[in-house]
Amino acid sequence: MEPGHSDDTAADHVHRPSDCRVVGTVLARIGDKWSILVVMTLTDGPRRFNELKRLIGGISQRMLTFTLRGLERDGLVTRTVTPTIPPRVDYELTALGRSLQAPVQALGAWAFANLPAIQHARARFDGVDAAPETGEAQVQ
Amino acid sequence: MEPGHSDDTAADHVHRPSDCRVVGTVLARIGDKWSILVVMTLTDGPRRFNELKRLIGGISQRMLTFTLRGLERDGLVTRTVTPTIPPRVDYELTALGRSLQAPVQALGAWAFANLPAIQHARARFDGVDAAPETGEAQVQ
DNA sequence: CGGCATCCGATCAGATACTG
DNA sequence: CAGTATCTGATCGGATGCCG
Repeated sequence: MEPGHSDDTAADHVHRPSDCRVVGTVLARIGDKWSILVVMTLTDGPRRFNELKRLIGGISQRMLTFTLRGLERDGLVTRTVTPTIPPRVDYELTALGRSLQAPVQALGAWAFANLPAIQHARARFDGVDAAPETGEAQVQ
Repeated sequence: MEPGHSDDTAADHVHRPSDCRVVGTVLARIGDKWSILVVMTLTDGPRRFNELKRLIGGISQRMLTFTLRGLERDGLVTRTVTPTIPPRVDYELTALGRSLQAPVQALGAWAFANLPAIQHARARFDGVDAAPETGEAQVQ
């Protein structure tokens, strides 16, 4: 951060690019397609690797590993290895990871509530774009 | 206070995969690297194309156009064309777009508040991976 | 069981040039 | 000024095979 901002006063709702970049950075991480699902799946408690893979469904082993690594790197989940045979690895949310659930669920609530509006807007946008006034200009 | 920590608060915050998919879908859209910056930049009011480009900074025309198209398609922003010379195009948030700001800013607040913790976790993760300290060879 | 390495197609994203 | 189109490199992401 650079001190000496003579631009604005202590208005906390100012959205400087620097602040937006922070949001963008975090969203680039947790806004990832799979990260959010992993965090939500870990709500109930620790889960094993293949357990997560099965619960989420549709995620490949590669992506799950990659996602868990990213979350572990950011301190959102912990990775506990039990060196038995067969080996057992448990993933669990940290306090930081659990604190993320509140804003994420708020966003999820917004998504769930406004999903019909978004779908309607999409259909209208595509419809207007595809069928202006010509009788037979139906393109995909 | 609560004798049992595994209570569900009797609320409906169950995280079924179907619900999580909805969150994932929305985050795939607004969790985009640039979409969130555009929405935040449009907070103060309507902006022109190059005005947005200059305010955001670091975004190419291609990405800004693509992002604005996506937001317009989802009904989050409106595109108003004034057929003058030179042409003038204004982008403005819709009611749906403005309603998105609350949860996004909540997430932004979380990001801003926990950024030090995340950066520290990243440094520790990378440091442990690259330079194991002497005395505590507790790797693996 | 958990995880890594590799190959390979699909998509993303920047730079550039051109049009109305 | 506000786009569109194209080329190109980078990244994403799945499938497979191997190892501890």
